[in-house]
Amino acid sequence: MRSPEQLVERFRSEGLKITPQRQLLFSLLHENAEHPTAEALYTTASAQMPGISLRTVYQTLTDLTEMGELSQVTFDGGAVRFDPNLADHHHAVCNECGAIADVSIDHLDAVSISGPNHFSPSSTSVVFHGTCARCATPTSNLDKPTNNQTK
Amino acid sequence: MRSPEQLVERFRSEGLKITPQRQLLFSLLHENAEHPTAEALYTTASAQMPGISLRTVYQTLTDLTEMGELSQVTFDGGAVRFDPNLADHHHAVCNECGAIADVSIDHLDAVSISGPNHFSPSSTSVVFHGTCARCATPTSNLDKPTNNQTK
DNA sequence: TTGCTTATTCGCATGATTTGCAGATTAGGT
DNA sequence: ACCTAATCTGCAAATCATGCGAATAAGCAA
Repeated sequence: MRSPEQLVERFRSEGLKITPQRQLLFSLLHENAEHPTAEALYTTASAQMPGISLRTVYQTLTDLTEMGELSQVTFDGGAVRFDPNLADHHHAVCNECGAIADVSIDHLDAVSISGPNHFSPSSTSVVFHGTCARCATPTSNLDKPTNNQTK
Repeated sequence: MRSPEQLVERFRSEGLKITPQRQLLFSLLHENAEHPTAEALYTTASAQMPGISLRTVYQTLTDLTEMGELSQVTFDGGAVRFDPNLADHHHAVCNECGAIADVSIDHLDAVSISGPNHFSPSSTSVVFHGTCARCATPTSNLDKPTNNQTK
């Protein structure tokens, strides 16, 4: 996703209005690597702007997604999560705490569908499930992140 | 998933009862490569057994999943789909008709998370999105499968 | 076969997530 | 300051899934 400033420009140039709600969400999403759900963003946004509507959060997220500024991802059937990272990347999901990390992959080009079939993939997504560094560390379990898994 | 006969044995040996509903679902799921949703199975089951409850379909699917006879998969936030294929495999989703095919992958071992990070994956899932053979064929578009995408 | 015990089934209520709708509000230009 | 269209908000409703209690029936024993 672009910077809040760039988004403001883009919205203006497309005749869309710059509302406080949108600006807040722009800033909450910018460089956000937490893959938040709409609800999570709503909670955070509400702290800074009491009265903001969950409906508006959904609306803005949908708008940004349609503009290609965000992508939506879901893991294991939970709620949709929003990802402002537009670079080509994949995800690693921690079984312990539910954290989702962006990861780059080496040698993805080596992967091919085996056997005679006629499926021509236009995109490939890889999801790793395992234990994140934080949860794998036996020491200092005290400051482990809480479990954020939706399902 | 094992054969209906083997499942009957397993259920018996675990003190579970063999009901007509379960037997029907065993047969509908056996070697079913369509990745059906609970609703889809319910529709099919209802044709053969009017009066069967959607609740029972969900219950049985959950039971089989907990027994390790089925796995659940979701794509793009749609409804949960059930997969009786217990072999190590991945999926190819057609953007046109929504069909989901099981695929094997070559050289998956070559794939690695790039850069210094400390995530130890216990499993890796790959999903290809693209066009299936049927939808890619310009001829005989008449017998294309209908779009089964949930979302 | 009859009866008993308990697993199952079924229908409905409820929960979670997301979208549709319509009226109230406001951004941005005149 | 005013207008108009875009936006926001609250609530209803759709979809998918699960909890719960009453009714039913499978499997066993006599």
